[in-house]
Amino acid sequence: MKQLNRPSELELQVLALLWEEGPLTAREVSTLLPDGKARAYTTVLTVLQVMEKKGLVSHKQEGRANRYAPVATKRTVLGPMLRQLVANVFGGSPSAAVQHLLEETHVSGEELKEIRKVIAEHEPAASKRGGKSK
Amino acid sequence: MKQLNRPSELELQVLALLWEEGPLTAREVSTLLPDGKARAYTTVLTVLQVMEKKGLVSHKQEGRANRYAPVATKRTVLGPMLRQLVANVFGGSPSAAVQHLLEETHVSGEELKEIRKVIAEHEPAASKRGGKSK
DNA sequence: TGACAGCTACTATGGTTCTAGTAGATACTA
DNA sequence: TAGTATCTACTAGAACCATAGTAGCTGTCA
Repeated sequence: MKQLNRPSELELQVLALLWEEGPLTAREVSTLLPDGKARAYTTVLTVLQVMEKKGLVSHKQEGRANRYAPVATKRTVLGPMLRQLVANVFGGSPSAAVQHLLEETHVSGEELKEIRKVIAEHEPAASKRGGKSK
Repeated sequence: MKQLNRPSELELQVLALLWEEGPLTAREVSTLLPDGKARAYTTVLTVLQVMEKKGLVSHKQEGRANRYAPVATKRTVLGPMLRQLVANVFGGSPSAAVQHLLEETHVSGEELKEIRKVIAEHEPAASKRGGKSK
């Protein structure tokens, strides 16, 4: 019973969608998937059913359709995933990850501002230990 | 001839290792893999051979061993990967990615400093558009 | 009430990934 | 030179993933 198998690429997309949008039907998921790839409706449905078996989502019947809600939280899914990414690809250095992120994705001025804010908010927690802060 | 298939998890680990350490033999790779999983030597060797077929690495004979060097660059591999991650998982928002990164990985004070530096260095390019800078 | 549309469940398939075993070549060593 | 260790090449198989077809159920509407 391995419940910590991290989701596949497509499953991750679906989860992200559900986190963002709340519970969705298979139809809705299939139209909203962000990668724009054409997929048969049944493909998406199958993925959702597999995800349910894995405990990643659950469904409630609603009319004649099933509405799927995320069970796994962002934290439990993204946490291990990001840690693994940083450890295995960026040599354990989050700053290296951020650096590549900035270099490789298009970051608007607005986004940059947001990032600085995020860091500022994170600051106290981390500087507690060092104490030298600033 | 799809040359832009992004490497699998394990392949990515190997690449990251080669980027970091320079050309390595199969034996070296098998001992240095960061995830600490026990693998038979032949497993690693097979992966390297597959990667060579994909054009991700190349080898030169050295004594009786083969020494593998990365062919794919960080940029060509990590770029698409990170962009896809941000687009599909973080709703296209790099700042959301950074936020989770900070929350989910252990970031030392030193690392945080480094991150701020990285952002500062990135600033001019992005703020050119906005102009407000600072 | 009969046709149709939309949905689910079930099943199947091809490709990829990870794993490792076996056989054979090669170099070192006693 | 005979034995041992180490390496490569080749082969194989289990698990997983993405994809989608088919069959059957259930409402809706003319």
